[in-house]
Amino acid sequence: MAKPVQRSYSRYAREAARLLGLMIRNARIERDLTVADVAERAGASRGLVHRIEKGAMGSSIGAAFEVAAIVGLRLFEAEPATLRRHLSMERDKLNLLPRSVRTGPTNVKDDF
Amino acid sequence: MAKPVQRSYSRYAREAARLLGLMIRNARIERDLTVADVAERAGASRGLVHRIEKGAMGSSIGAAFEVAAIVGLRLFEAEPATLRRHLSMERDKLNLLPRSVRTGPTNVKDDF
DNA sequence: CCTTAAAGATCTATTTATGGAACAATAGCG
DNA sequence: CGCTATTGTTCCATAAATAGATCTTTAAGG
Repeated sequence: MAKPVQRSYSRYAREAARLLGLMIRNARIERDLTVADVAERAGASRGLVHRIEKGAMGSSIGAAFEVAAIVGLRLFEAEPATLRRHLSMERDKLNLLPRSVRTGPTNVKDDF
Repeated sequence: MAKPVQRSYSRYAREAARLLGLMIRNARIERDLTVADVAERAGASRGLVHRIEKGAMGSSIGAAFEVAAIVGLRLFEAEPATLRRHLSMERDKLNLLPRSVRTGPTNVKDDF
């Protein structure tokens, strides 16, 4: 049922993948790790690590991010603060509406 | 031949994927796009876009980055300068060796 | 309340990525 | 130059992701 996927990627997406691969590779070499080392620690094959470093679009987010973590690469400045900020953006949307909660009476007085 | 993969992911890798999903979702909502909109423009299914926003480790780099591009999210501060810098790190390793080999001017190929 | 749209979830057929092995190519070193 | 380790490539069997359809659940307005 699945139709042949054969995606077409934007230039930007391809460059982002390529850059991620380069950053991983550079970080790996700086730490003096071999592809085989990283593959083993990531529970992945040499081939997969190699493809990730080449910026292959098909490799999985999980594998790529795990490899990045192993070579010590920090993505997205993903500090707790950043994560919190993005999570709170979702909450804010809800908090804008006083939500006269589920079963509660309809005492919505949001006139201001 | 392929053995059951069942990866275990580090906390960091999971958070990075989750954060990427959150950033995509927030960017999409800010642009007033529906999941279906994004899916169509990415040549992907609704389900896939949904999983990417949830931070699923299995989705492909290509799909995730394409979706990110569509919602206007800029990853890795992937400015030309950054890409050039990382590419040059590779070149540096070569530049340590004797030059004079390659005929012609050393035109840095950074057309992207 | 009713209607509609969007999000979210679940299932199956099919496509795709992955592991593993083998091998070639390249780099590093004596 | 040989020798060795690492990288890079190819093939295939299989595990996994994806599309597409359907359905449920929220969310937003009238």
